[in-house]
Amino acid sequence: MTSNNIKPTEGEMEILQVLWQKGLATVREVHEALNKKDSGYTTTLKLMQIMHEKGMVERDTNQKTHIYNAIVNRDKTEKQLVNKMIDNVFNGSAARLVMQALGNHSASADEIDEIKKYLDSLK
Amino acid sequence: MTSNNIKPTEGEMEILQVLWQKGLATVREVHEALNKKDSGYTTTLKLMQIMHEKGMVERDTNQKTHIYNAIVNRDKTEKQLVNKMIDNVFNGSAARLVMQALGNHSASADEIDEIKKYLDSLK
DNA sequence: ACAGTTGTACGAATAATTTCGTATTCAAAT
DNA sequence: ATTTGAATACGAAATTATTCGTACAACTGT
Repeated sequence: MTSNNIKPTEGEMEILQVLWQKGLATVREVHEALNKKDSGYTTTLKLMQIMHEKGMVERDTNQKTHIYNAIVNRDKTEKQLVNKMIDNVFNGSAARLVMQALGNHSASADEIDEIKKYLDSLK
Repeated sequence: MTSNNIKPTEGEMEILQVLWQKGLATVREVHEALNKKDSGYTTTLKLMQIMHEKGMVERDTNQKTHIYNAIVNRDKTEKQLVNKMIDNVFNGSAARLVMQALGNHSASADEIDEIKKYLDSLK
């Protein structure tokens, strides 16, 4: 186990997602991307400040309007969350998670092919 | 969207998992299955009582020692959680989730074969 | 019968997360 | 220069989740 154990809260995940997608973003941009009608701007701001304290994001404060950037690695975080779900929800079976994911969202034929190709590459 | 929106907390999920696996169980059985060294018996009890209030579990109180049973549907709950993760973390792509799940050590060769079989059955 | 053990009930403490209110700063436009 | 608007900082309230302490009821074995 590598020493680094990140556990973004749900709100933090939402923000990270926007940051991962946009690359760089201001608080307002993030807030608007989330367009939550149930919480105000300063809530998003505060969350992002906390994330900064925790070292999940960095920010450029040269301008008045700070510009944020995710530090935590997307792939690593995704893996962590998926593994946790496999443990927590699927009794350790990755296969069960996969089937649940596919049975559901009716993946397209293309997606299925892509996945098969990927499976072959794993062997 | 069906009216029913269940959102088990993390602790609740752990308990549900035991119940789904065992079918019926007492608080003590659940508590021991979880073997948490960091929290006591009454914590598990309380959680299960709350779950009962919320209608996630039912219980037979004819004996002194109550016997619990999950009411919430396993498959449905799993689907919900997976869908949420696909939306929340993988920008709507089930394939990305699947690959992230498999890219890990977690999947054995047997599991991979099983999944391939499953994929074929989807076509 | 009664001491010891095991169980439930449940209020309340603690912890974690989210939300907001308000002060203050900075910049732009009148 | 002064007002106005948009931004940050940050304490503190509100909400949610977890944990525990303790009272009391019921069963067990002697």
